[in-house]
Amino acid sequence: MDSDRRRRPTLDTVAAAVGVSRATVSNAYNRPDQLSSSLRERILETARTLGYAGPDPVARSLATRSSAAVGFMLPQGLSGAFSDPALSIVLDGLAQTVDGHDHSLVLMPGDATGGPRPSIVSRAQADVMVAYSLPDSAPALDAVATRGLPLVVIDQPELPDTARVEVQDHAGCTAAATHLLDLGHRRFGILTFALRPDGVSGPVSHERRSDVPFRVSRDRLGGYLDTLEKAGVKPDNVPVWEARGSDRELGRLGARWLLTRTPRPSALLCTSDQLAFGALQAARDLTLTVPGDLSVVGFDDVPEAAYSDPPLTTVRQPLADKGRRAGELALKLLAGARPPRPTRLGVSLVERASTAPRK
Amino acid sequence: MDSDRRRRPTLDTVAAAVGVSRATVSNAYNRPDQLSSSLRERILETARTLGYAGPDPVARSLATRSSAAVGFMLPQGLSGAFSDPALSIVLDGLAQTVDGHDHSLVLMPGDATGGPRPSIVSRAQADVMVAYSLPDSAPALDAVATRGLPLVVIDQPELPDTARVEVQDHAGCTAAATHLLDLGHRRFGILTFALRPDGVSGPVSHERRSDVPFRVSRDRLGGYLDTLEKAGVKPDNVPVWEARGSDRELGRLGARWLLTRTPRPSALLCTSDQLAFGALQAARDLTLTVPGDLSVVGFDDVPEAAYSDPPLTTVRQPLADKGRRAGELALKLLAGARPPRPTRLGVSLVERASTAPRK
DNA sequence: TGGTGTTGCTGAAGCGCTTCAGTCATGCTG
DNA sequence: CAGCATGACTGAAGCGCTTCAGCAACACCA
Repeated sequence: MDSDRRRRPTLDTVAAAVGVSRATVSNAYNRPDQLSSSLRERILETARTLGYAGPDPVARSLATRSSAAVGFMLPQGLSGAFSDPALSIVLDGLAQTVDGHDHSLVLMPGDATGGPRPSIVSRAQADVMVAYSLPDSAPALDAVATRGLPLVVIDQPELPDTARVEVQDHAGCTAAATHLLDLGHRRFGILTFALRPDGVSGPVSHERRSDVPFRVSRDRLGGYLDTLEKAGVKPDNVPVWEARGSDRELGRLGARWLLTRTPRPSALLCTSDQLAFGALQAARDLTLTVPGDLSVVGFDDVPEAAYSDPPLTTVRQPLADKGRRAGELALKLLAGARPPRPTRLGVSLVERASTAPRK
Repeated sequence: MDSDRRRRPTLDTVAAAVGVSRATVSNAYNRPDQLSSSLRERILETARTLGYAGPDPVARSLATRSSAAVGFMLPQGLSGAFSDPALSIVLDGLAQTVDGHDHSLVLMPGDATGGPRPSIVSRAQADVMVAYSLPDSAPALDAVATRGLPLVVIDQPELPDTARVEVQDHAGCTAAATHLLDLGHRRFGILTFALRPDGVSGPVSHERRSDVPFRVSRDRLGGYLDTLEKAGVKPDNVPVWEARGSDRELGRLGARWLLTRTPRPSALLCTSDQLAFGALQAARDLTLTVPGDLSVVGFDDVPEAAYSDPPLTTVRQPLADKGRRAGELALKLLAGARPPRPTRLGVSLVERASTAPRK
């Protein structure tokens, strides 16, 4: 029996206690200019003594037809997702923007399908959704569409009637690969995070390289491979390892495999800094010196890249900005704006000490 | 003009179209046994063609007086919080539990006060809150109380009428310190994460060591210091560095300071694995070998601890369990249960290669 | 003096849904 | 055939709030 949890006070309770109408109490909270400040004080005071904590958020949402919340859809579970600081930074940027406008953030972690379950999406109390790097045509995206909610996608292909922010992944990878080619490297290995949401780690077969549903993986892998091919390095001669997540330890595993191929690559191209850190580790394990025996490049430029051993050459993308922009877009859509043209954020190669001319 | 965003269909729209009552349509979604399956099919089909995505979550919440969401309150912003994988793991455990029961997760990041703003809390659409390591008497906690929401706290002191899960921090630290004492160490340094939510990093003065509002920091620091003192090592002779967050780089910074004291500590006690990883890095920077010149212990036993260089001796706590338990408790409270007695999770010292006898 | 604002408050209509007490056939039992 | 379950559906109340037209009172101005 929860007899102790007796009915909480409502607007009416307070109104009755003060002897005014319910509308006036509502105004005391939402439109202070609509009543005398003395009355307002009295109302607030009475509310306090009654233990009334302010208008019920759900009822308010129903009446205003707005829940003041943005939903954030992830391609995977939380622990996997957050092993990459890049996501934390993006999400933090988003949270700050959203939080600053008194909106809250509803997290929708994904499962093996590469996104949250549709049932979760259709029951989520949010009035705008942000999709972060979901695979093309994830079921969650349909669920958003049938609910008719505004949507902003990050790192995903254009969708009808949707705002979008993304980064020049392909160009970034081209720059990184070119940098290594310029240094004289000819033997490469590629370390990428998931190409598909199936949780598989391992060497990437030829057919698995095509029809990659994660846009970011597709573009980064493509960016590396295309650039190498143009320079005369056959893609078939470039071993590619797919890690099912973007974390250090998975990176180390993959790099170990890549570095034990014959002939051994003199340069490793990674699709994230975390993977690159793992690669540095793997090199140490194998007593290879970086950049003496091996050059390594990452992607993201997370803060730690400047402090790793050695400091990492990597492609910088404006992570916090990405989150902030997404947040702003979400708020804009909420305000009724039409999706503007995609926000494209620039990238730049940051040369540090993990790359050097081929010996 | 959002003339294109014309009124979405509601239960009534569908009911009218099918020619049944609204209650029946509602039943089609919520109580399939209350109507013939043929009619149900017809209703669902009509709904589909009308573009009706199912009962509106907000309205449903109002009617059922339950929003099927759990709020998660953090002591800091997201980027800071997630730089420690420990949080990701806890949150993942919680998310899985909660998600499995079709509840969603509302994230409430904290600010400089060491918790989310009260206004955020009182407007959050959640019907149970989980507080993660907020400082004692954070304003957010009062906000939860005045809303009368059930609360489960993780790593925080007991609060009236509140469920609680926590870990034997003090005991864990005692074990770690004892281990080092047994190895013959007498010169220690301590590396702790925030003692207060004020964002300060630096050496910890004597007075700052008392009245620490973060329970975990208080217990871990206390556990280390008490144990050392009992063994005859004066707390005043133990330099303590406070990092404002639990991340590697901040750990490196602090460890560098600790390792340049005279006399140099032969052992470093850290309050988290992330800080310990930073310490390993700092040792490398100073060309000290671990565990030859320096022993290091961490706390948490995150997966990476087994793979660091050298593998880290640390206090294991069951992180995923912690999240899962918190989730279960939240769901139980939601179901009307009274807060059970606190769930106390055990810890154990995991000896790896970062500690060795004093030279 | 009459017109024109202001200020401060209220009544009532929703927001879109769930739920519960019925109602009405229909089939079954003895 | 009376009596009684059973199954399928409905009407209406209510969840707690916002909002807007409207009203009374009063002040101000020419």
